[in-house]
Amino acid sequence: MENKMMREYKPAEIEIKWQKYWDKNNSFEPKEDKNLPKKYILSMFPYPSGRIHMGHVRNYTIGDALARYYRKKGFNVLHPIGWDSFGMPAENAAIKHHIHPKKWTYENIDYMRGELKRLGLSFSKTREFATSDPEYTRWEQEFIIKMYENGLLERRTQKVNWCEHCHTVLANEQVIEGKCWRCDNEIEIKELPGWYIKITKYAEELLADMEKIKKGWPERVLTMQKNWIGKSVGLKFKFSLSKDSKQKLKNRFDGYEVFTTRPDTIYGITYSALAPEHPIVDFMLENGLFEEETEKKIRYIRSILPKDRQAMEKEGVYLGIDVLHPLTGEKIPVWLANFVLVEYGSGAVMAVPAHDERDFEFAKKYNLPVKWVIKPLNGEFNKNEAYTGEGVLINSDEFSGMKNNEAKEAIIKKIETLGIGKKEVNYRLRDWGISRQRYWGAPLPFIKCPKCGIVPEKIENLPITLPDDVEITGSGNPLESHPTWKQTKCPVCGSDAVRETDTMDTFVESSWYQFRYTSDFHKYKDVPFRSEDEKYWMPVDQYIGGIEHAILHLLYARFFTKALRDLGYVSVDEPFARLLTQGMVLKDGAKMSKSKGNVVDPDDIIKKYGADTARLFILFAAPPEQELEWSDSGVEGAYRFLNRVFLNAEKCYKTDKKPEINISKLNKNEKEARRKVYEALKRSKETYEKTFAFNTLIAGCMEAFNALNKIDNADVYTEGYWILMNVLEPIIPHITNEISDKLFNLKNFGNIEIDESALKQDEINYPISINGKKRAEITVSVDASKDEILKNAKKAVEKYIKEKEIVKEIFVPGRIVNIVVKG
RNA sequence: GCCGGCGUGGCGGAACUGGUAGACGCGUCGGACUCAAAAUCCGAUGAGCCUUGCUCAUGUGGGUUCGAGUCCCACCGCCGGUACCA
Repeated sequence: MENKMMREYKPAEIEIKWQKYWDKNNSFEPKEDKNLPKKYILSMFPYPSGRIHMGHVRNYTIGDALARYYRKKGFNVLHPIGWDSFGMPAENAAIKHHIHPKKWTYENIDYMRGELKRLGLSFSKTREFATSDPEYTRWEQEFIIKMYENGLLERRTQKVNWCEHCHTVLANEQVIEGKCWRCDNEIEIKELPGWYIKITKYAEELLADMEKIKKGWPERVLTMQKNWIGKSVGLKFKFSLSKDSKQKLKNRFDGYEVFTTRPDTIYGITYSALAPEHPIVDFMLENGLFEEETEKKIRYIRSILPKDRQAMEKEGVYLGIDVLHPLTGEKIPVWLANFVLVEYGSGAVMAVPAHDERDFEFAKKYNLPVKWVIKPLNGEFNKNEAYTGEGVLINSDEFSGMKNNEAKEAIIKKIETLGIGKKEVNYRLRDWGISRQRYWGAPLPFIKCPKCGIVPEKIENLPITLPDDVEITGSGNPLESHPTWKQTKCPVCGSDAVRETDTMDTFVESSWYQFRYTSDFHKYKDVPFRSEDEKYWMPVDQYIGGIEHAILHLLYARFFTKALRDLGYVSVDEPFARLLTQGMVLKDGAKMSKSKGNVVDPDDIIKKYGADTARLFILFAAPPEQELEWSDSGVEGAYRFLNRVFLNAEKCYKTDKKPEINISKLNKNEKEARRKVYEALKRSKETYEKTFAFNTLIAGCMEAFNALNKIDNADVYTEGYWILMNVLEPIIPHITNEISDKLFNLKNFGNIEIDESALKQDEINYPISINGKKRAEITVSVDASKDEILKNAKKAVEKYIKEKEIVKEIFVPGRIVNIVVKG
C-alpha cells in the first residue's frame, strides 16, 4: 500500500492540531482509580515573571518526557503545573509600571500558560493553581496556626538579615555571600521582631532521613544540605574563674561555658579566648576594668563588623583574668580574640595551639605557650604548625597512651562525672525566619491584642486576604500603612486589636505545593487535599529542578513535610523520592540574561521550527544534569532530522500491527538496521526509568534511522517506524503522533516487546592486538570456537608474530584477542 | 582552607562491570542536483609522517595490568558549595 500523504513537514499545523486534540480529550488528567500503579512526575513550578525562558523549557521537557513515557506504559500519571505567584517582582512591577501586583501576576500566568501549551507539555488542567489564590492561602494559614499551637512557630526579636533594596528581612538561606539572593544588595544586620519556624527542631531528622532518599538524590545536593545543617558533636564544659578573677569581676561571674569538638586535646589548653561581644567583655567595659590601652584595642576590634573580621589577621588582647583548667586546675589566661564568633556555641573557646590551626596562629603572634598532647601515629611533629590529625595522647595524665578517638569519649565521660560539662551537639542551621515586610505575600494569620497579647486568627475566619486598594511605593510595608486593613477585633476577648502586617516568605508556599496537587481541589474544598489522594500519590516519584534550590527550597520542603506529618496532615517522611537536578542553559558560555543580551526566547524557536525541534534539541545537546550550551546550528540540525523523519515516513506502509519479519530472508544491512532499532528500544527503558541520558537515546534513534535509510525493505522499514515513533513520542510528541496516526492508527503506542533475535549478530568483529596494540581485525561467525578464532587471529597478524615467541594468548569472548609476544 | 564535581577532535558530547577512543549531532572540506544560489542528497574529516602502513593522541607525571579515557598515587587547571563553626 502506498502512502503519499506526507509531502512537507509543517510543524505549526501539526502541533496546533495535536494540542487541540489533547485539550479536547483531556488526555493528561490523572485517573481516580487508585488500584492503578502510579507515577507522580513533578517539575519545579515557575514564578510567573512574564515569559518562560530556556531553563523552564529544559525543566519541563524532561518532566514531560517522563510523564508521557509512564502514561504510555499504562501508569496512572500525575503531572501537574502551578504558579509560585507571590513575591517581590510583582511589587517591583507595580512601582515601575503602576500596575497592581495581582493584575500583573495573573496576566503573566495567563500568558505563560499559553507558552507551556505551545511546547506540547502534558500537564493536568484540573490541578493547576497559583499560590496567591486565596484558597491556597487559606490552608497555608491553617498550617501556620497549627505550627504555632504546637510550638513550631514563634515570634521573637533577634538580629536579622535586612535587605534595604527589597525592604525586607531575609532568612539565612537567602543570603548568598553576604548579599540578597534576589537583588544582590549587601545585607545589613538589624534587630527586629519577626516570626520564626523552628526548623532546628528537625535538624537531626533532616540529617538522618537522608538515608531514605540517598538512592534517588544526587549526592552533592545531600552533601550541601549536610554541610548547611552543620552538625558537630563535642563537649560543652564550664571554665571556672580563678579566685582573683572572680573578685575582679565583682563576683558577677563564676565562669563561662565553652564548646569543643576536640575534648581529646583538653590537656593542651594554654589559653582561652572570648568573642569581642562576650558578656564578660561587656561587663568589664561597662565597669572600666581595663587599662586604657587594652580598652582602646577592644573597642577597635568591636567596631569592625564580624563578617569583615574574617579577612583580617588574628588579633586579640589579654583580658587580665584567668580561668582554671577543668582537669589539672592550672591557671589559664583569658584573651579576647577577633576570630571567636559570638553567635556560635557559647561565644568562647578553649585554645589548644598545638592542635588547632587558628589557636596556633594566635599563639605564635602573642608568644603563648604550645603544649603538645597528641603524637602522630607514625612520624614526628612538625613543630612549625598545628597537628590536627589522629594520634596517641601524651602529657594527658591517665589518658596518655590512648588513641585520640577513644580519648574523646573517655574525657567527655570524666567531665560528665565531675559534673562540669556534658556531651553536646551543635548545629549551624538556624531557625527559619519567615516574616517579610512586604505586601504581595500570604498574611501571617495573627492578631496583636493589647489584652491577650499575640493570638492566632480563628480557623473559620481564614483566609485572611490582602486588601486590593493599596499603593505600592517601595518604601515601608503597604499593609502597615493601609488605613483600615489591620484594624480588627481580638478573636479571644473581642476588644480592638491589630493584625500582624508581616507576610510570609514565599518559600513557605513552595514547601507544600506538592501535596496540594494530589487532590482535585476544585471538588474537595473542605480539606487542603484529601488524605486518600495524598496517600496514593505521595511521595513524588521524580522531582526535576535546578540545582540552585539544593539548600533553599529543597531543605524547606523536606522540613515542611515532616512538620505536616507530625501535625497529622500527611503520611510521608520525605516529599521527593527521586530528584534530578538539571543544569543551566548557557549561551556563549554564560547564563542567559537580559543584561548580557544572550537570551533566546522559546517562543521564537517554536515559531520558527516548532516545539518538537526545541524539545529535541534541548534533550539532545547535553545530558540533563550538565550545563547546556545553546547552539543555533544545533537547533537547525534537530530540525533537519525531524524533516527527514517526517518525509521518510513515506517509505512505510499503513498497518495496524507491527510487521512480522522473516529473519532468514534478511540481508546483512537489513539485519543491522533491525538491530539498531531494537537497541534503541532496549535503551529507551533504561533512559526513561533510570539514567535520563536522553542525548544518547536520541543518538541511538538517529543511528537506527540512518541504518534504515540504507535498506530497501518495506517490512523492516515499517517495523522500524512502528518502534522508533513509540520510543520518541515522549520527546517529540507532535510529529510522532502525526506519523503514528497516519500510518498505524496510533496502535504502536502500547508496550512493545523486545525481539531478542533482532539483537543477535551473526558475525562478530574481533580486533587483534599484539602486546595491547591493535594490529588487525577479523570477522568471525558468532558461534566460532575459541581455537578457531585464535587460529584466524594469528593468521591475520602473522607478520607481527613470526620469529617471535608467543608468551600468552588472551581471548575475551565477544571483545578482543590479544597476543603477547617476546623478542 | 575544607567538601563535591569536571578536564576526551575545530565545537556539543559518546565509550556498559578495564577490551577497536571519538557514537550521534554541529562545523569544515569535496562532489551531485541547479543558469546560479538556497534547500536536499552522497562522501571525507583527531594529529603527524618515511602514507600497502607506521607513530603519537582522553589536563600533567608516575604506577598496576596482556590491555587504562576508565583503577591507584602525586600534581595542574576549571566549576559549584561552604568557610575563622572551636
